[in-house]
Amino acid sequence: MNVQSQNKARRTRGRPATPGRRDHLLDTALTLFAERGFHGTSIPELAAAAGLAPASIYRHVESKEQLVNEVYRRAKALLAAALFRAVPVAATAPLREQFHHLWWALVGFARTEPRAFAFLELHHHGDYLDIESRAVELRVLAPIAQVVERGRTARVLKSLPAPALIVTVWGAFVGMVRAARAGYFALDDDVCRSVELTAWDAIAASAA
Amino acid sequence: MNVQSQNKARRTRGRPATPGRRDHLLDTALTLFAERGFHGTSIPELAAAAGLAPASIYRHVESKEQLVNEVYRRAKALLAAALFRAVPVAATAPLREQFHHLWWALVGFARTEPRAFAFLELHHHGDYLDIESRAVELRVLAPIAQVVERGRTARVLKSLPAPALIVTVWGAFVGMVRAARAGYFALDDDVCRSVELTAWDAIAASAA
Amino acid sequence: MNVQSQNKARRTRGRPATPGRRDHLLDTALTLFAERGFHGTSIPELAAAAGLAPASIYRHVESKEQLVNEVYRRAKALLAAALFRAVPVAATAPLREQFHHLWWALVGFARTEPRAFAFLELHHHGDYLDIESRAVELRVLAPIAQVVERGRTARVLKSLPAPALIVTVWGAFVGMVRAARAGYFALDDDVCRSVELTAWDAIAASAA
Amino acid sequence: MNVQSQNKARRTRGRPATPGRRDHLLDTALTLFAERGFHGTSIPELAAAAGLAPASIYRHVESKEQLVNEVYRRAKALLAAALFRAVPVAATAPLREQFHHLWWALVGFARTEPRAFAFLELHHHGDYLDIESRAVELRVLAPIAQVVERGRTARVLKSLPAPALIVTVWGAFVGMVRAARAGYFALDDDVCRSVELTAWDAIAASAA
DNA sequence: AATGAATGAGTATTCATTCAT
DNA sequence: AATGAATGAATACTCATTCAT
Repeated sequence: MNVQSQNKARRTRGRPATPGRRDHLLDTALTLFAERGFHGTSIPELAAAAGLAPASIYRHVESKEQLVNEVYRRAKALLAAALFRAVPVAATAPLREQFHHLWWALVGFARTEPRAFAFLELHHHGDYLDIESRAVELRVLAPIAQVVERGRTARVLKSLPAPALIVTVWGAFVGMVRAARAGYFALDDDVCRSVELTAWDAIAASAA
Repeated sequence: MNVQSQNKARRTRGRPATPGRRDHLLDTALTLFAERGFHGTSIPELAAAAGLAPASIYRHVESKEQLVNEVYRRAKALLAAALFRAVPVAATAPLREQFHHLWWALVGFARTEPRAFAFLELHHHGDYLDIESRAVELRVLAPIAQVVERGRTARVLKSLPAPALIVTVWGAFVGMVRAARAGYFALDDDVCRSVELTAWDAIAASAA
Repeated sequence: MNVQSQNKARRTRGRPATPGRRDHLLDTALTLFAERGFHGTSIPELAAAAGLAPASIYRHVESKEQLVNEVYRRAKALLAAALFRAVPVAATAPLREQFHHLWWALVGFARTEPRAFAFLELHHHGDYLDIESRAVELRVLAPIAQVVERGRTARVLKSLPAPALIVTVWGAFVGMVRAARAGYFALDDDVCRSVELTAWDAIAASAA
Repeated sequence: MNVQSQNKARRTRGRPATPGRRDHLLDTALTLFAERGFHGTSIPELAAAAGLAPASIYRHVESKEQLVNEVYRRAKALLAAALFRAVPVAATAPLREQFHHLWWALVGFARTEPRAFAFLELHHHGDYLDIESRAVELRVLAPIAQVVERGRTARVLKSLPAPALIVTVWGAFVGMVRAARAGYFALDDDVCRSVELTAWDAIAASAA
């Protein structure tokens, strides 16, 4: 009676389907979460934006919560990668140079992954983030912390508590990117250079 | 002291309002919105937290949207007040001193109104903010902008574009408060003083 | 006859729809709307009566308003069909005979679709009807109007304004059905025949 | 402690307040109920239309249900009055003349109390009507029934079951008023006269 | 008599998710 | 892998009503 069971033979065999479909979903989620926040983004909206049916999302992730956390980890990994990539500028290089590399690594990240940056900034809190996600938090600023620590020891930087220094640099950077995103100015080389200067002077040991 | 009872002509019609109810609601809303965001806060939750029935909320505001906007405006007003209060340190005072006052005015605000500060930071975007709310945005940083502008003219500050300077100072401050809120350190005088130093050095004209 | 089952390429994706679900919903809605009116029927009630979850209703219609309009259009179509089916009694047949057919077509409709009839009668008004629904309104009485018009030209009917004649016939019919529904009598052949007589004499040219 | 209890002395003494306030409320309710139905009319809407606070409505009626019933009874009474007023045209007068008076009594009612007429038509059902209200139903058509009965006995009217005759007359009348209200024509003397003719011929014994 | 304050119960609708193919 | 169908639980908001003056 049930006609539909006739085409049983044409069951699609385990094809990877559109590969990167999952990546696409995570990417779309990044965009929406960055723009509207976690609670402001619904699964139907997300599905529509990703070109999927709402139900299909659950083929790729187990829940909305798991989804943000995944997106979060990816974004954080991207940021970490950008930072770590800048580190190898040998611990031997002058500290100012190391700072320079770090700074522009961040700039590169903010430029190539603006959504990831916006997302991280917006979601560093959020009770939907699981323990693992929160853990990543601290590890990321490690490279900056290292440089700063080294600088303090070398008396190249102010002898203030390290957190005070880190917070200033990171704050200045975030402030710059935010302002750019808000439209106050473009995130061009000139601006980045200017703020790099202020940020360095902020932490550099005062000229004797 | 209670004005209401002194007012002889008080045409008390209907059940008298529980005094301070509306303020309490807005205050509770501030807390929840700051903690969980607009979309993460439901009316029933809010009502429960404020100690009234969900329906009663609508005696005080017309909609959830109107509510955030009201909360937003209040928070912004508080911040503006804190900043403007610091301004009168005569334009005649040394710039460093003006900066100092401004800085501690901000510190005072972040300390006495931590929720308002967190709220503003989290909600400066948000499509639920109406035009009026968004307009306030710019006006608030005006005092900072003024001091910076004056400093640049007087060659006391770096001759970089003003936005670069403002962004650094504001960013450093926000970064500091955020880090404190995240538990990295307490927002005590020492920390604030340290970051004040870095922030000033960030924008001060380099020692010749 | 069922096209769907013949269609070999039926790309059955997703869970198959419970067949006739939508029709059942519209039918249940017809009943409730006819009994209690639009505003007197709530979605939860309707859902319960139709045997589905309130949320499921929105898989079939977009809103309660769209639902009434759909129900309205269906009922109107049923009535129109009943009337048009009666028309083909050749324009050549004696007018009395045409009237007879029309009358019993209406009787048939009122008997087989009592809820549709009640609903239509009840919802002559209603701010929830959209433009399209209102448009159907007029078209329906067209067959009656035609017969009446022809009769006037042929001097078989009274030379009164057509609306006066139509209103009498239609009013008598509605009055009869209403009274039957109210329990004053059963809508049996005798009653229908009696009122058919009165209705015809009402509009027939007075015996010279 | 409670300051407000000091002005106990100025308790407004049993003043009839705005007299006719209750009438005004019932009248407003008639309008709204006639236009939008019982469930389509909310107490706040009604209060606003009547120039009262929602709470004040409960000074005059005990509940929304009691309110409709009161409105219903009033409307019914108005109709009954109109009809009974027409009866005294002595049972001695020719039946055609009695019919004529009855007809124009109805016309007068429909013209002077169009809202009451519309209301009655819309609400003769409705589960919010209590037993007493429903009871009125039958009594109202009594005058018509009497005339018809007398006419049948006198062989002036058709020898069909009385209900068939009554239903036709009443139906024609209602149909006419409805059509007028719907805008198909004005309820002027010509129209009323025309339909009076059809209605009479409908029930009059066929010319031998 | 009148009304602002307050609310429990309800309204239409959406959401995150599961089911069945 | 993908998705239409289906839903329990929620969401913002309204309503009829009572309270306290």
